[in-house]
Amino acid sequence: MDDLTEMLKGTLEGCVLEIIGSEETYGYAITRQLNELGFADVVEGTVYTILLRLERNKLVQVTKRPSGVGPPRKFYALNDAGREELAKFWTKWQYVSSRIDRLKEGGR
Amino acid sequence: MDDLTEMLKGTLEGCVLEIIGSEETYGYAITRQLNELGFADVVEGTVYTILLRLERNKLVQVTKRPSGVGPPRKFYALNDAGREELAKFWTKWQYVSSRIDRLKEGGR
DNA sequence: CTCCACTACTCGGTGATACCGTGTAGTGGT
DNA sequence: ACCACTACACGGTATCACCGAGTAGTGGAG
Repeated sequence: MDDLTEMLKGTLEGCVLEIIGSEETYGYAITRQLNELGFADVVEGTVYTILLRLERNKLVQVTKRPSGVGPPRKFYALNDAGREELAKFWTKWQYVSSRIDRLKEGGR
Repeated sequence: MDDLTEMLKGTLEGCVLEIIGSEETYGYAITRQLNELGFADVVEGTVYTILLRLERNKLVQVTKRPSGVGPPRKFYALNDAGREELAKFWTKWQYVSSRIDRLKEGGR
């Protein structure tokens, strides 16, 4: 699959929110999960910029913990504002994707 | 529905391609179609920038015709490269949207 | 006849986002 | 001693949708 970056704009952050929401986790692991999910070209730098943004926007709670196999990890969990943002994301996604699918099916 | 602009990045251009592909049409009418389709906040300036980009990237054939009710219209039709680009867009859309839906359903 | 509404396109500048490359650091294997 | 893997940070870039203001053409209300 060729370049998906433009299409992921505005959705990748929501995907990261969803991953964090289902389990407290950290940047390196989130990158691996996204890769396995099919977003093969998403790279660490991208995920970290999203995580720093989430932190700056106070949507997550951060806990630093030692790792044992490398440098300490920054674990992220959603707070109330984060859960609200995640819900809004899925609402928007539902809205947009249904309308694009309708356009695709020639429903006009 | 609140602001969808970030989520439309990378997809709005594809939507415009689809609309042009199904019928030779012009910017002002495309804007109206998008609005009726549910993308209520998409505004003329945005559509015109997309159309100029499509023209610059040689994905469309342009024909100017008088209108009778206003200034002349620039009608757009897909050429071969445009049809190819449209097909690629739908392939990407299928790929990305299916994976995001899977993430949403907790399929991980 | 003048003003306004609607139609129709252009263009320079802005903000948000994902990406790229590089750097820093900790652990463990060869 | 070197390399691989893990783990995070950060400055700069490209792309995209949006904003705002401007330019024009037609027709209707006052």
